[in-house]
Amino acid sequence: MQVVPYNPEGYDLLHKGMIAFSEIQQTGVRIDIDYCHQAHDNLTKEIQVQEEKLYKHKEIKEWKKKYKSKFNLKSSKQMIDILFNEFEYEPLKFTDTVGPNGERTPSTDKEALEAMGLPFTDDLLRKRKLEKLKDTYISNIITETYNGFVYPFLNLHTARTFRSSANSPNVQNIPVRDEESNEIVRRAFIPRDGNYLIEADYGGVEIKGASWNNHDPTLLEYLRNPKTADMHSDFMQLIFCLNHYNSKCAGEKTLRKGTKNGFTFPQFYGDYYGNNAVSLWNWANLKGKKIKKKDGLVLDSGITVGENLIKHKIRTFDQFLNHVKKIEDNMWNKRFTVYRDWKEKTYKWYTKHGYLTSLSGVTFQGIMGKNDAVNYPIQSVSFHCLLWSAIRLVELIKKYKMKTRIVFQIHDSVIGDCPKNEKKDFYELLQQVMCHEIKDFWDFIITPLELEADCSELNGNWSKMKTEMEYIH
DNA sequence: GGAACTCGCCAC
DNA sequence: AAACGTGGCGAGTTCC
Repeated sequence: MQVVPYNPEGYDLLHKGMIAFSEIQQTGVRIDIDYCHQAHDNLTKEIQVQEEKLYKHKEIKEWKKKYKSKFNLKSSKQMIDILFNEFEYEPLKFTDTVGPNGERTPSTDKEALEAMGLPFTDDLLRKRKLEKLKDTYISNIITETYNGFVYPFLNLHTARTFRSSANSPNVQNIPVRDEESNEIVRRAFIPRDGNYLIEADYGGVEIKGASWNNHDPTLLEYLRNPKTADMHSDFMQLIFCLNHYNSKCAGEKTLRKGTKNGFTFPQFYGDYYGNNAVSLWNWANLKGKKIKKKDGLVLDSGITVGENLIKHKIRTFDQFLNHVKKIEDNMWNKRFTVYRDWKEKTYKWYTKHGYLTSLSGVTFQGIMGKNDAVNYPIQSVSFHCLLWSAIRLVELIKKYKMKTRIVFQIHDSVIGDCPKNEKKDFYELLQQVMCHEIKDFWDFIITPLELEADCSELNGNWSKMKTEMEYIH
């Protein structure tokens, strides 16, 4: 029998967390149910139109002929047969499943179909998107709505990391990045009469959680000096061979974001240069065998990314791959060596003892790979900042007899339903709890914490949020 | 007709 | 040598 340490702090946090989440669930989130029915109808009609459009393509005609009554647009199995056997298109991507003799199944996901770029695949992707919005989101929200409210479960006993999960409905995966999807689904979530919806986020808390674990001096330097140091623009300059960063140049700002999402964060999650190079190469529009001068965004200097890379003797994908490999090497073996050593040390400790603990006092058991072992403690403590804050907010809202209610949370943010006349008080409470009290409670928090509050219009909805408050302490 | 699986896709 | 962490959920497929 494996004996792991019992830590009352971790127990207490999860225990109080479950009670707070239970109260939050019983509070419920208001839903604009009339809007939902209307959106449902609109989507149904649009899907119908899209389907008719789809049936005009030769691929579908062939598909119907072959499968007759078994024809099913949603069967990836049938689609693979039609596209890659009947029409002999080249499979560009494969799923992870490998057969007993090493056979691989062609992928028909968004990325694969986008790469094919046929009129048929484009129309199909549009239909898939609309169906996702209708079936996964709007329909489910309608099913879960009772007297104008949903009561999502917020669970603390399902994730291996002691993060939370949500269901019925899952309020933690509502579209945000894609503008059209955001507007269609988030529009359904509304405040109570006379209220605002306010979403308060911890900024960059996961990378901060990493620094509290590994105490890497380079990383701490970045996080303690957000005004003067910027990790993402530094890596952007390395990747795209620049020696400056101008945040006012649209192209360079986009490159910074692309580097953050395509290199730096994946690296922190345990990814490697091979994947990074492919995603950056495609993302930056450098497709083709050789980079051309006109490729890519326009830089502050007036030339393109493509021209600049050529100047630095990067013309082919292989050269770019090697370049990204060098930056990875530089990242871990020059810049973040203490972080690198912490990863090794943590995994070794796990292989010896069979478990790990987080700064917040929970214990991870079970089979873990190296990436798991170094990610769990980071993910965990980052979410636990939000958890601690949510517990405290619920407690203080009660104590101060406020009318504001916490209605759900999404890993690093809490969503409040706040009366007009309590907005100022609520912002102050958020600052007090999320940036001050928590630092007094947990002395392992050795970087500033950043808080951003986005607010809806009065009697507005979740799709139109404006940043109203930013606070660092 | 349900369980267990795969695939696809949304969030952090 | 190998190579991205955590979830929920809809739909299809296969098996029992």
